[in-house]
Amino acid sequence: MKISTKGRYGIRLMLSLALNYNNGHLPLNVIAKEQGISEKYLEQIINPLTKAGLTTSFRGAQGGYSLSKEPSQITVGSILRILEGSLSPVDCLDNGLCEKANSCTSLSLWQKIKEAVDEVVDNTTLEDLVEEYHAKNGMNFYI
Amino acid sequence: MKISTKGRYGIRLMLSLALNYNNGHLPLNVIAKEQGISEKYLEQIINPLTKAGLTTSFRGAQGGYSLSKEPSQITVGSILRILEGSLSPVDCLDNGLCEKANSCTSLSLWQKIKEAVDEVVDNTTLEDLVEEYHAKNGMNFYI
DNA sequence: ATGATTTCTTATATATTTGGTAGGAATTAT
DNA sequence: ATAATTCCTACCAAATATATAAGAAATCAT
Repeated sequence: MKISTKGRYGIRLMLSLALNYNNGHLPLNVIAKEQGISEKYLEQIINPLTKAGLTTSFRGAQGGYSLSKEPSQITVGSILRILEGSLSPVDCLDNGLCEKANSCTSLSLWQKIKEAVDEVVDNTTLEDLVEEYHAKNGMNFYI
Repeated sequence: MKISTKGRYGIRLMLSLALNYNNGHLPLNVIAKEQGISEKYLEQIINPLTKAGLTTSFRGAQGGYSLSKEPSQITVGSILRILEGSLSPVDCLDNGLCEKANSCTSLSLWQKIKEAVDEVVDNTTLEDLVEEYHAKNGMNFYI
């Protein structure tokens, strides 16, 4: 039941872009240095986010990445599902229920866990994290 | 964010013991056969549950296992935490917060996820699963 | 044009975790 | 005694997690 580094780094990465939302785009090496994560690893993480349309990339010199929507329009859930796969605790909730579903006793338990997690991640946006960031770190510039 | 087979099999195993709660103890080979799980693997799963005091073992011929408390007194959370380790999505919530905790923006997100999961698993008991079992499978004997 | 910068693509490497299997010792009922 | 059962320890293969790396493609600044 752990979130992997991809999910965790991905959230931090997206928070960086959210904090920078009004300043154009940001290259990965800046974020990598600031967060102490390998730039190459960050590339792998942001790639699927770009493909999914959450971020926009600008290639070449002076390129970088930016959010493709307002922070308030990007939920933590959409980020985590791209990076972690489904957040449900068992596969059967995703792959369509198995043939024993109507007699399966634990099914509703897994379903409740899934709903509880979904409720949190689908109702937390990057804007919420930005507010949290400022509450904890003051209004200072990010970078 | 997946529950492993140990957690899933463990829940099913404990449900079997709960369904059998008024009939004394049950040997693993019976449960293994019924659920199509290797008896040797079930041994590894029930062992920590016994050490944690959730189940009682009876060695030797005609031995077996039984719940050591009423099904209503055993939560799904207590079972899963023994078999899966902590259910929190990140390690820092268990190992004591790290030195960056007071500036960490994602911390409260992880905490909310943890609380949401805890809320479900700590308020679901084996008795609830027994009721669910009977609702789905009728009042027929279990074994 | 050229060089510097940056993303994009693909391949590779290592460590850890998962999901078991297996052998035999210890214990107990019959 | 014997059979049944838990208990303990070791082992193993496959998958997953966590990266590192090389170089191609694109773009900007000069």
